[in-house]
Amino acid sequence: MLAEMETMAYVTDIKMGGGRGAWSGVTPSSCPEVDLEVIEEYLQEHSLEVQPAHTPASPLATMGQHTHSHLGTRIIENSWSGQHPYEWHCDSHTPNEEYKEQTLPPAWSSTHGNQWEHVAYSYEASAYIDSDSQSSSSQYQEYQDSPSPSSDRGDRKDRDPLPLVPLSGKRKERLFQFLFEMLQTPSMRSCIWWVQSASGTFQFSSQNKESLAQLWGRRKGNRKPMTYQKMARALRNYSRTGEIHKVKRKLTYRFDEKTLRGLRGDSNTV
DNA sequence: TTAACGGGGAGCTTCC
DNA sequence: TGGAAGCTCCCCGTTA
Repeated sequence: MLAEMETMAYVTDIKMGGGRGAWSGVTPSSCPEVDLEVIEEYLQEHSLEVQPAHTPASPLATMGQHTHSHLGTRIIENSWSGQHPYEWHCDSHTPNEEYKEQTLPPAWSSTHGNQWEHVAYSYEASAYIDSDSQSSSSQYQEYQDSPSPSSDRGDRKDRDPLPLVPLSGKRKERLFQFLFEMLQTPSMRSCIWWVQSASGTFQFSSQNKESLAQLWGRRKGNRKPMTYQKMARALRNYSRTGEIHKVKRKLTYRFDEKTLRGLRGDSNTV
């Protein structure tokens, strides 16, 4: 385990290092290309390791067991319906120290079977992500009309019962779930980042979007390598279903409010 | 000129 | 086993 942590620390290091330091004010798209092979290898390795442990009869309890803290390294075991368990390490190399301060309350919204049986990190103060992704408040004012960001963070009592996808049983991970997961992963912020997390607006890196697409394709086990073009095609399909909308800005999309709520697992605040 | 966007449509895989 | 869902893949036109 320690070796794996070191490995991931290394992964994080090679992507976040290089003297860039913190993300403050730096557009992640200007980052060098990430080595997704390393990440993918790590994910696959760890997938084999942890897989049997994930039959979350009691998701909350399970989450409690899978969130560790070790020498300043937080390990979050993640799982998509038990299909893709792995760990994300947010260690001291995390570009934004705020990550280390975040508590990750178990967020499960299992109103409909296993549909949302994954760890949806509920960032109470989700706006913190804005500050590290880039100064969205000043740079992305055009998004201020996005559906009431505060409603997501502040008063969650009026939340919907998550009518998102009333599915039962295990389903394959969906693209928007994958993207959300990547958005919560500090080491992926050279590929994708929040423009305004409160409203669910995110952006792909023009340099690394293909890498992210490849990662998605590999996770799905596609025969041919996934490309951003094809991934964007799938994203456009979400416009019809209303899960993700295109924003009139290059490489920028926005989660639907309900989708975002589901992903963030509002149920933990009931 | 190029990158990104948008959409039609056939096909594939998985789930119900 | 058939239908639906959710992409995947290819293609081509449009837009910035």
